[in-house]
Amino acid sequence: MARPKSEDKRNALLAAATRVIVTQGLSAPTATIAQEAGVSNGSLFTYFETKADLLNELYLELKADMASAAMDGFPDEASLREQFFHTWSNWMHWAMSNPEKRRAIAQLGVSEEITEASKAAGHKTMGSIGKLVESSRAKGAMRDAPIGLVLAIMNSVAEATMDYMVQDPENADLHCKAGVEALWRMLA
Amino acid sequence: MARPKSEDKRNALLAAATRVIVTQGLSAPTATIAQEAGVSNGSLFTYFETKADLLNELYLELKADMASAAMDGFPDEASLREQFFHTWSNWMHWAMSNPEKRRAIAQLGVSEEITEASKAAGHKTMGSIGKLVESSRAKGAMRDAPIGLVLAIMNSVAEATMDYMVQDPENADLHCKAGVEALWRMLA
Amino acid sequence: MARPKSEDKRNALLAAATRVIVTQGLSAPTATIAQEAGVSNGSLFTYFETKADLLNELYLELKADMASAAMDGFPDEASLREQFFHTWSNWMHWAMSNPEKRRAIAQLGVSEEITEASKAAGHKTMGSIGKLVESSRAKGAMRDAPIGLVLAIMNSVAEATMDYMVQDPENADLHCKAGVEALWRMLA
Amino acid sequence: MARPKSEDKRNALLAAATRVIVTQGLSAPTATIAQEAGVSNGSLFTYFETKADLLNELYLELKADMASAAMDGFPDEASLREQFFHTWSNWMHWAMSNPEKRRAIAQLGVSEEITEASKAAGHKTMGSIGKLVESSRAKGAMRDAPIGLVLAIMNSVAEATMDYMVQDPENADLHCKAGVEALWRMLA
DNA sequence: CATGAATGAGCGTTCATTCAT
DNA sequence: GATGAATGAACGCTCATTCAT
Repeated sequence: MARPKSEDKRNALLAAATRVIVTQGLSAPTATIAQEAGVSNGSLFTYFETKADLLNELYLELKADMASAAMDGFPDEASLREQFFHTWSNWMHWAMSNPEKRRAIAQLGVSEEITEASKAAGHKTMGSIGKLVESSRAKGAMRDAPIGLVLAIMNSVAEATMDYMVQDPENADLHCKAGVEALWRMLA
Repeated sequence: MARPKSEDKRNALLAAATRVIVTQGLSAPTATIAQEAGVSNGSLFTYFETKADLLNELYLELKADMASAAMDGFPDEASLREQFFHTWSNWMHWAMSNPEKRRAIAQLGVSEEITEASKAAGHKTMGSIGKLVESSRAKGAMRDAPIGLVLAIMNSVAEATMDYMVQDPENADLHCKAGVEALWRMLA
Repeated sequence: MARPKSEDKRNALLAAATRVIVTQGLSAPTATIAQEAGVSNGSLFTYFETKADLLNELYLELKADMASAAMDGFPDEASLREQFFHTWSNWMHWAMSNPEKRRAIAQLGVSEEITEASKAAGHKTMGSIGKLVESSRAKGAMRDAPIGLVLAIMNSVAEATMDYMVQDPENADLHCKAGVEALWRMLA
Repeated sequence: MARPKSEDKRNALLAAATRVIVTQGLSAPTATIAQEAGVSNGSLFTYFETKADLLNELYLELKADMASAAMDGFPDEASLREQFFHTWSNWMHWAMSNPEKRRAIAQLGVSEEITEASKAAGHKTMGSIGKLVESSRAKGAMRDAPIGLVLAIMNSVAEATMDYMVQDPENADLHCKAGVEALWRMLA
């Protein structure tokens, strides 16, 4: 049954794309990505039909990675506040440990190549966090604001915090805490 | 800064670029921008040395436009809160009235073409708002957070709010208010 | 000529090539032909060393098919005119019944991929028809023209007639007759 | 008003395409055609939007060239037979003198790239010849055959004759005469 | 022998930039 | 200065052929 498609190669391509996008932007040649993955340029297209497909799948993969990191070790029994802080901390920690993935997500998130469908799917992966926010604000000041706005704000505060943590890693923990606290003040 | 003959043409090119970027993205051909401006493609390069220059200058122009709109009619004598809310309202209003400019800024803001120098200069145009934030948080919860983080958060909350206002214009005023209030709660 | 195992597969590939060439032209990918034949793309190359080989062999096969159809039920005892008309009728009938084969031959006949050797061999398969023509013109107006020219004209009149029969199948019989008669007038 | 598009360059491209097609076939790279024309590959596309356009325009140009050559010095006052033979002779002579153009037409005529519209337009350029045929057969044996069939036969006899003249140029005149006479016998 | 993934040369087209007019 | 043709590097993608399974 011939050589089966190699999951390894697929992953290598995705990882290579992440790296290359960070250094060269989304306009990086597919040939460069393939080379970085140690694969012929033609092979890239046996794993992803088009460059846009590669980008969309990468986006999803990264989002999923981020979301699963955020939910890691979720303390089911803890207080809402603790759950919230725990998740946030995971999230920020993932961003610090995976600067390339984060930068790649940032680029992909604003790219015209990423379809609405992908964006919607990407949001879904953050679903558990959404629920957490939902509960957190239930009795707070933003209880009547549209949930979409609340989530968008949360997301943007997270982004800002990450940026700041990356820029000034010495005090990353402080910034991380400042971020959540600001958010918590806003919500709860 | 040697200004080539026709300021009009320069402006036409900048305006055309804004429109074209919104519909076609940053990869839009310079020829398309020139055409949209009613100018020959060759002429574009007498006004801007390279495409990247055009983009950078547009970014600055738009940032300045936004900042000046935000500070319009600033109530020097009012309370800090009123000043803050006034400025915010101006800002959001500008975004609603100039959706193309805003989208163009958003795209430019994440582009690899925009130099760090331009980004820095862009932040400077927001200086007056920065001072306002500085004062607002002086006695608040974020009094000890680095000002950069505070500004980044402000900015990102603004972005999220704008997005939401544009998405749901019926309730734009509500969202606008929800946005500032959330911010104010974080800061003050 | 080492025949690979499955004559069936070889035939399936040839038939598939015929169909695919008609719809997609000679530049159709070998992968498409293989797929149409229900065979893996790799296998195509165990039956035909190169794409050009496949094309050349197909050309020969189709020519042979056509020639044998033309000579079907040849009336050995009839008059020359009757033999000629009979063969012509067979030929035209084959073309009507096998439009894909005919179109494929037409494409192959002008392709640069078909070698001179193949073309020569193809002409040979039409040998019996050649003899018929030879006899028919023996005492006619074209008795002194080079046989090659005569055959070429016959062939081209046949092509034209077929085209016309296919285009206007209602009156196919009329056109068929008009074709031979013109030819007979020319030759005999 | 900048450099105007150069008719010379356009012609050079068309001529180059003719030459290149003859030696390399229709799949010849546009880059080769451009190079042969002494022009950058990019420039080819300022004269012809796509390769298919180039091919279609070339087809038309060649057809027109051929038709005008055929009608050259048309003897208005002569007998129908003389007119017919004169035109035929012109036609054959053009083919002999322009072997590349003829081969290129032959290739283009069977290419899938040439649109039906182009083919129709190509037939129109042969209009005057059509009328001549129409008159010639008016009282002849093919008076009741569809004109389309008659023209197709004429065309195919012409092709066959040309091929033969080119193959055996020593006796070109003989073959030329044999061709018309055969045709005349069919028609008149 | 069958399969289909791997390979990489090759192609049509685009586009920022230059330069003749 | 304005124009738009000229340039040629660059890119995404295809496909005949090879080869590991």
